Amino acid sequence: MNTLSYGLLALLTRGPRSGYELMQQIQPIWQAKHSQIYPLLALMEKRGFVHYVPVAQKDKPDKKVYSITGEGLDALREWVPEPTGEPVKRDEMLLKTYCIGLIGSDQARRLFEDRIQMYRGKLEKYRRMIEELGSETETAVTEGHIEHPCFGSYILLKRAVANAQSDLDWCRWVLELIHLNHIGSVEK
Amino acid sequence: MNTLSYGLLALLTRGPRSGYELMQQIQPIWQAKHSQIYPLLALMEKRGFVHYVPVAQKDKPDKKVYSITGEGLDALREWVPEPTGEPVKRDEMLLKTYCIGLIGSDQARRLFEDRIQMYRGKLEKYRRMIEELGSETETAVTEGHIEHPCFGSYILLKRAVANAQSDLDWCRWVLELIHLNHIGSVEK
DNA sequence: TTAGTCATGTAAGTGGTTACATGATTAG
DNA sequence: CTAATCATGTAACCACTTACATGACTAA
Repeated sequence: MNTLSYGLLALLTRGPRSGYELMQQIQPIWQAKHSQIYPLLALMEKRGFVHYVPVAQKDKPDKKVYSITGEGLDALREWVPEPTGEPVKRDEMLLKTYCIGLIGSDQARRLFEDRIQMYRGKLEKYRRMIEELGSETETAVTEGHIEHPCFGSYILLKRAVANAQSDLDWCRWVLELIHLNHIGSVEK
Repeated sequence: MNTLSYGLLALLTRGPRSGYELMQQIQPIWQAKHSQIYPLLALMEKRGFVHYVPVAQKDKPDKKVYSITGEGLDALREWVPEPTGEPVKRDEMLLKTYCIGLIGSDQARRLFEDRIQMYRGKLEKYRRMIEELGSETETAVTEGHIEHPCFGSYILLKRAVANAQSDLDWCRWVLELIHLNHIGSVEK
């Protein structure tokens, strides 16, 4: 049982889902491909943490709809309060930033402009997702209704927005510095 | 040549370093253990991107001091302007947050308080590192001197501080929500 | 005397990505 | 007619972690 397994169990606490749906819904929280998820689900089923019912579909391939079992819920409840591992972040951009002086300021500008575009796209996506949760959810959560089924989703989205915004602001600040440098070198 | 290799090359643009020093200095930018770095350095040496001189030490084990070669610098200059891969973040805390309703509010509080402590520690560390760079560096960088040897380090530290601060603020906000919930349930 | 730092390496195992494989339906 | 979505799976590979291994010096 690795971290991803607990992530899948966490999603299943909201109701039954197919492997395909789990694969899509885990993405914003934990990046994983279907090739990692399908074998894991099979393993978890063998160990009794989840079970599935095959569902035949017309016009679409058949699917397996998974649910969390009592055992699975117990395991999840035990795991959540345990000491949390340090977050792991890997971003090529940090390495490139470290040696940004190696390339011309025009190329450097492109690099950061591309990043800004990426963060803008993410921010829009998150804002759409918050809208989808509805304003009733928003007021319920900000009043402290932890038991609301969307509590987790909402506060995670808030965090994602704050992170993207802070990284975007940083990119803009670096662009300003590059601009200052360019002006300085022209004046010479 | 994977991403970590370019990270090591990036560090070596600042001057020669031993494998051990590289291992320590890459940590804030890219997490990697010595067991991954030493074989990589050997491979990069075989391919001509770096070379080393063995340095004998008294009172300490001997070491290999690596430098970047012309070939290595060329490879790095080619890599930096290339399209940048999406950042990967994996944080157990997000999964736990998603199903925070499963545990009691006292346990939930502990989880977030521990995190706040972690971020506080990180922030202090980053602030010490910025201090070490010196206030002359700070003014030089904020005036846009990209060519300054500490430019990359400084702007990366600024980003790390902003990230930690935004995550810390989020944790505090979640604690407030948990507190609101607790008060609400007591009044009932 | 125990733990920590410096310093390098290998071996085994886990976690994660890419590619291979199939196949029907739908939208541009 | 091409690409995307739905849906599941396996195989090979790469990236990363943990554990094994050694050894001298230093500070609590």
